[in-house]
Amino acid sequence: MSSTIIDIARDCGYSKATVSRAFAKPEAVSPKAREKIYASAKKLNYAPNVIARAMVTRRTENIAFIIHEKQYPAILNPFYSPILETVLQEANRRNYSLFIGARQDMLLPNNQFSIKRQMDGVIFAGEVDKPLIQALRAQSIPVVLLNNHWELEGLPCVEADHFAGAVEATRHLVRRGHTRIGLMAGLFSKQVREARFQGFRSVLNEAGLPLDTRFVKELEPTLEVADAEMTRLLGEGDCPTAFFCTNDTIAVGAMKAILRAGRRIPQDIALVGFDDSYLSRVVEPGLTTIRVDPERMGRIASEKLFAMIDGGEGAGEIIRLKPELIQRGTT
Amino acid sequence: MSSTIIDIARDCGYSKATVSRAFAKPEAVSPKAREKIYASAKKLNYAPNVIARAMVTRRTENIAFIIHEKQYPAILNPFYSPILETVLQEANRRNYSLFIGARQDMLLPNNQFSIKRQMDGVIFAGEVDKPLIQALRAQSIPVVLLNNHWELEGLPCVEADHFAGAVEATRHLVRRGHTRIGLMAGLFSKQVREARFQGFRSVLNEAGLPLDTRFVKELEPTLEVADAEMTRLLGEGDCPTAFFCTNDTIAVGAMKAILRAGRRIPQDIALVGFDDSYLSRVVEPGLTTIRVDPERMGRIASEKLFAMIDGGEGAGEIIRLKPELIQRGTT
DNA sequence: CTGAAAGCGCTAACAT
DNA sequence: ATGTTAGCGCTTTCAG
Repeated sequence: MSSTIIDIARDCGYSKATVSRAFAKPEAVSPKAREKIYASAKKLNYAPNVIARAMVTRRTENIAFIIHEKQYPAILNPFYSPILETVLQEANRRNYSLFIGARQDMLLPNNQFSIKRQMDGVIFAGEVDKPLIQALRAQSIPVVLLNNHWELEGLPCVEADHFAGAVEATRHLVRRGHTRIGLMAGLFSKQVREARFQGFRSVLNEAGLPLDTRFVKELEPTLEVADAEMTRLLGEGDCPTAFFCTNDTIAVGAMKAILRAGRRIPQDIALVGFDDSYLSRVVEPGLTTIRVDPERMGRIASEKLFAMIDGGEGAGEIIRLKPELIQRGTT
Repeated sequence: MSSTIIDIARDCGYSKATVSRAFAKPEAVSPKAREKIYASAKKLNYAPNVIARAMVTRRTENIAFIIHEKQYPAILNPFYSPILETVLQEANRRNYSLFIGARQDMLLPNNQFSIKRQMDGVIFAGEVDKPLIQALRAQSIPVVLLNNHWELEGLPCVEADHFAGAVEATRHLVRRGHTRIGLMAGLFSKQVREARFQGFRSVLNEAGLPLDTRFVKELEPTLEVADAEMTRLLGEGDCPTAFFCTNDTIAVGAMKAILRAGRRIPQDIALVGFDDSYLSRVVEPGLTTIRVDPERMGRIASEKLFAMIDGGEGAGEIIRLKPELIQRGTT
């Protein structure tokens, strides 16, 4: 069995309170005492029990990053994974552990769902169950929303400006001289879908270009579906010379279909994606896309969360990050 | 503040012991009592405090997945992410939470590193610090190694058969008639590197083919480095007609260079990768590669871990999964 | 089947 | 600066 404060106290002759302090607030203990205590600790291979500590401090030094099940796969998700990576680093930097999951709740034997209260704070990515978030806030557990927003008092939200991103992308294609531009729109949440569509449409309007509904497709944002859809489009003839794809996965699926059909990118068909995920660097030619700095999103979300954990009220703003066009080889 | 068993006990007239049982072992309580207790719980919005429970049961229902810092990025890593995804699902299925991290330890004020004992078990992916793993086992925390092995009593290890995979890959190229085959080898751990190299070499030997050291390159396994390296190779002339790349990232980086140089894949140069990561499906043509079922790896590792957590001794075998060739368009 | 009581290992007033 | 003491919320003997 591993040793406890009591063993150390007995071994070094100080009280368990002093031993506790030597680990929790070292500066509150005399150098001499510290030295002796650390020596005993080393000798007896002691380390504080974080559970017991959490029991009294009501702090676990754990935070959670929750991705809605609909957005599975969670970790493989090209959009969320760099954000998650940043959050992990931010947490570790503060000596916090990061919990990741889709189910922040637990099923009680009475068949009620209830949240597991072992988190000092949680970041929700994408869609969220309203009841869950409310339950957390009712227990005064800090919450931050990522890539989603809700007008709730003191709830910080960090998201991309989807409208502005779509405008950038479409304008870029117009500037390159395209007059027939198609849209391949992923079936994301209503908010995201509408914002990106409106951005696309408003640019066509301002440029006096037609919106040909034959070339506006809504689809599951997977490689395979996008590939199949583009294959169909290419078969139909009269195909646009450019497409705005509302994420990189769709764009890359479309690229595969175009290249396999023997058409050239960007000479025959130009493409713009969205997210600047790793996919855009993997393909040849590299994908022109819209970047919303994921490190920045992750960092801001973490900072907001830790600010709330450290006692501050949540400055419940909705932060909307401006996207930026990254030009590569597909336009 | 949220309510505790005491509030429930007071509200429903039973003792706190009975309330506790109603949630921890429902079958040990009469149906009548259960009903009343659950009713009070619902009314008072009670949920068990997992920290307090962990304090006495000495079980947190948390497991950790630790990736060595050298293998960062952790989550973005194309090889580990599907494994991690599986582990997450396996954990959730058992009502366990998953922590992920690179630092499973904490820095004590006495400048000693010590593990945070809040995990019921941990899976280490890739390289591991020997002291850390020993410390965990000394505290009788179950450990499983993934994609790595050590001959330690009762330590389960799950890894790919790297030698067999390299043999498969190289034989495939030989069978396709290639006689000048290059190697682009990632700088992985010594174990992995050697096993894959030996597999490659043994096939060349058995086929009576030369090993041209000019075309055996060791490199950081990133897109950019592989791209640059292949660009150099193509410039030198006398380039092999096929390459075995020891992971998909390298292969895809090489593909980019080859396509940009205007050479055709596979007609001019054929490629085989390793891992069957999502990258192999993203590129056009699809990458022929060696698959080691990541879901299976994750599942086996989880099962081993939970078996140990549930009291069994670790059947400390080294499980070596047989790889399989997935043929796509690059050969 | 239920209740009383003793902790789990630690921190946080409050004294000294 | 250090010690004393009273819990944190829960589970778990041990009785009844």
